[in-house]
Amino acid sequence: MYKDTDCGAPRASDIGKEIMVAGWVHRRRDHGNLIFVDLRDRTGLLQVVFNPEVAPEAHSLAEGMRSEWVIQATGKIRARLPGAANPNLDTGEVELIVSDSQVLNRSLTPPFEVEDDTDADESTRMANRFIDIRRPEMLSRLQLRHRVTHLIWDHLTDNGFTQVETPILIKSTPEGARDYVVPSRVRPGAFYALPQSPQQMKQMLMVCGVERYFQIARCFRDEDLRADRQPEHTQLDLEMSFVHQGDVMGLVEGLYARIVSETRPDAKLGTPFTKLSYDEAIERYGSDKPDTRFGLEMCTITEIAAKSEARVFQAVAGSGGTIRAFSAPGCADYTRRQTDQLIDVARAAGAQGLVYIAIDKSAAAIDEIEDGHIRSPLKNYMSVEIVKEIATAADASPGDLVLIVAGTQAIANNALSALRTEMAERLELIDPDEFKFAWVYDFPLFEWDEESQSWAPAHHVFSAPKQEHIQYIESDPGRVYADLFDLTCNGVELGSGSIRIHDPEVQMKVFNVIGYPDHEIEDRFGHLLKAFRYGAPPHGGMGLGLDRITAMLAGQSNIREVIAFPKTQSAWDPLFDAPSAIADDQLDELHIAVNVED
RNA sequence: GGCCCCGUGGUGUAGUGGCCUAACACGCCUCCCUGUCAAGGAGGAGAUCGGCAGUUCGAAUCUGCUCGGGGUCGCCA
Repeated sequence: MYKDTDCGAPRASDIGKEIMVAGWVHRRRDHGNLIFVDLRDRTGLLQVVFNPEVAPEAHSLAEGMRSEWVIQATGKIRARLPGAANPNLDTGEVELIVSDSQVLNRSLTPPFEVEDDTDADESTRMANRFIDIRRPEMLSRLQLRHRVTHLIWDHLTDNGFTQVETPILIKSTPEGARDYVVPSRVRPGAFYALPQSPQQMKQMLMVCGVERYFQIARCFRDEDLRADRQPEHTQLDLEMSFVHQGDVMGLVEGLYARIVSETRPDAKLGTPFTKLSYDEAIERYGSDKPDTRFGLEMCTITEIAAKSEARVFQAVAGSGGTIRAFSAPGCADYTRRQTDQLIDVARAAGAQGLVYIAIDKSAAAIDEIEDGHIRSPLKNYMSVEIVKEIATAADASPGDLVLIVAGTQAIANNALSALRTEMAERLELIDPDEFKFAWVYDFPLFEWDEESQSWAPAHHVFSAPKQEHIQYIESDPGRVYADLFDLTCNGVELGSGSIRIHDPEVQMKVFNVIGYPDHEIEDRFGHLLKAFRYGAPPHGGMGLGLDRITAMLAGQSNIREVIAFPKTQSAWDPLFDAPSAIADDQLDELHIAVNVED
């Protein structure tokens, strides 16, 4: 070993000990004779002192040392001079007086400094990740990620799970996201696909009798990137046999509560987790992943608003749309500029516009609102009575600003949901140290796809309809709900699960509703359907994004911050320069002709 | 594919038509300095302003195209 002690370890109790440390030169302070080096390894910083009177050779070596050189130093731990302790360092009461030192490696001047508050641009950080990750903040995020996966292994092992690896080279079943594809050398013209998730394989494992499976699985999707989306992401994939919806939820809840409480003991964790049916989540929050750290709950006022003279409301109500609202407390004094900003938020979320009603705080009560208390662009088209009814429905008080969006269900909910988040931020209703988990369960099995004018699976084709709804599958698919559930936290979807269909006949009915032709069913799912005919146990499970929960635990909104080597928004790896062209003979061997215009 | 923001020494920024022979901070180099810890002092090097084309007597600055980064909508069963 090049060291017998970590840099972050020495304390006052170690004074007098002879130790050997090794690490990176974090900073060097040269006083001409005395030279101080802050030596850094993964555990922290130690002040290392080179004194020419104590060790002249080591001192002259230290004169040449520069940032990020790798050095080794031997010497004695001693107390710092009185008044010279550094309370900002864990090792600040002591220092190493060097008797012997070696340069293990030199370093170019780093492109940016290794410090937590880096001001380097993210692309610079990514292209120099070997420097970036030396920053304690980044290193601790990787360590956090490790702790999370370790807890997953422990917890699931304790609960009878078996970790099984599934193949990365699988069959392409085009649907949903675009596949990443790998050519076959041995079978000219044929391609593997990388898994978008191990979905079919884990269900197969249930038929195999594994009963409780998990995997920290890499999943690949060739779709456009976002702050919370990479082309490859890591998912905690798990599946259980002989369970109902609540069993899976209970197990995952235990795991996630443990992860949060052990990695973020400072955080406020609400247990048991909130449970909302899908319908309730939409009604109260306009979203299937509501941030439940704050209220600002919504209400539907279609019928009340339709009674007004306002043509927008009448038109929307008359065409089967919905009119919804919520009340922003204390915002009645919003200026034109502020309400315009809210209108922009609504428009960005797809709404035509936004109607607001400001109820002046001088009103004694909602019942006693008078004309002079009301400020609204549609004031001339709404009677005081209607305003009272709307305000009552929205649970508004004098001084509040009622925000109203009319449109289709989807548009009204999207816009109001965006406004709800906006208002929570403006009103500072969000506690950043709170982890407010919420289960959303009983999703609809299908959703109507306007574009293709057909029913599509709301999540995926294997989710089981609720037993009592199976009768409607063919006659009224929109009425069928499923044992399908999402885990959300602070308005972010962390994972999604369901009880799966284990009856081949029900599965075929679902395929029929979606409109898959027989040959396609056979091609894509034949292997799984075949297995199901040999005694598939009832089963269900979840897939949970590891990047997102880790980012959340690290207090980051961008998952790149918890990924060692992430890709840019154009799916480029600036560190290793992937993807890149390959040699012609490599292409030949793979029977591939590249067709690129330049 | 749409929309928005950004691109100037190694790093982060300032400069929005001539005062730019491009400024500042950090970093880097040389010298001085025995207690600093974002050490200090003195001096110095380092950028044709992402690229191309155009407008102009004159472009970091205006216009067009393009490349790259970020955010977001579409997309992500």
